[in-house]
Amino acid sequence: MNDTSHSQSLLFLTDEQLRKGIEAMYFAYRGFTADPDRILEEKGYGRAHHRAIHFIHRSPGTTVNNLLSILGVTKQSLNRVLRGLIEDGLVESRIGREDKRERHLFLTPTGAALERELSDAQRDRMRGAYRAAGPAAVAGFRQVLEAMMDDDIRRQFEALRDKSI
Amino acid sequence: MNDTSHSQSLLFLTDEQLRKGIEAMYFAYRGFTADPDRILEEKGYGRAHHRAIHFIHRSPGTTVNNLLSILGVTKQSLNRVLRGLIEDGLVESRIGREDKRERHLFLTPTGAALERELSDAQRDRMRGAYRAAGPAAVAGFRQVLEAMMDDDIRRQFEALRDKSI
DNA sequence: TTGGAGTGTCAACAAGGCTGACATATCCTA
DNA sequence: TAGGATATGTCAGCCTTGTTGACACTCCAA
Repeated sequence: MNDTSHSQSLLFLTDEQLRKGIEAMYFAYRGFTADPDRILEEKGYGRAHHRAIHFIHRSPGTTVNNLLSILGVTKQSLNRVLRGLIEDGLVESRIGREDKRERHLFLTPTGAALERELSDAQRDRMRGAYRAAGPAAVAGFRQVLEAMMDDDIRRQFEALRDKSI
Repeated sequence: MNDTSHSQSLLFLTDEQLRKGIEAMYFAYRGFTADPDRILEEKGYGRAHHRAIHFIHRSPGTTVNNLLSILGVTKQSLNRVLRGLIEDGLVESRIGREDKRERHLFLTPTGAALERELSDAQRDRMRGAYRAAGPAAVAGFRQVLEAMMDDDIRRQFEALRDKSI
């Protein structure tokens, strides 16, 4: 074992290293949301709207309850956001054909356009970071992020991921 | 070039890969804040208090203005939080000796105890993720996070980082 | 057919962002 | 030394986005 791998294996868990990771996570998340936030502000929306739009785009026809369990907020909180998006013609809510209690959610063309604008901005940032760091770093990045999630969230994440492959 | 490195170098920037990274970042951040959030809620504080406590611990004697530029919020917003922490005896504000306009902020023993409780919880989560992913993954994780920050934030982060080494 | 479970809506409240205006104390320079 | 600049604190009011409580509609099984 050479000096580098020795210190790596021993020092990457020091409190100091962990604290740096914590701060990096905090500052990086601010960068991560900065570009969409600017676009959203122009249009009078917030991050909650972004999240709803993202996951409706991700799973068209999803029900309100599905969305709730993914987003981890109360239905009242989500409902307020959805109401705005529906009133503004970005989201369409269709009563379920099989179960009329359910509402299935879809993006309208206008909603899809905003989704594209937001995800383009966020992807540009992510692409720049990925390009700067390289494929090996990205693999590590993804590993650590997955390990950081709550167990039940990770299951949801993996389910979402698998569905899309 | 074998199959693995070929697909890595070509595919790690697809929209699909980037979208997965975006979702991973979102879900991981929720995990990242979950443990401190639980502790804070018991005591009637929020994330804003956590951030203030963290950076006062990080740089004892820091001024209000320093804190403002690190946290990127308005002084009114920070002041509301600081007032609460000072009233509750977690933070002490001392008038500057050189420049009496400045207030230097310190954690009291009570404040330091809460800081420790919060950072222990957050470090445990981070340590678990680091251990699960391994040193090489952690290096990549840090690289991508740094590349994701806004430029001016990255400068601040590097300044903070260097000061502590 | 009725009662409980599931789904969605409305109302009201709190935390924590924001802006704007202004007071105070202090520092520094012309 | 007078006056502008700087650092901080505070009041008022707004917005987003969380929360809980109450309630209506729909479905299904006893």
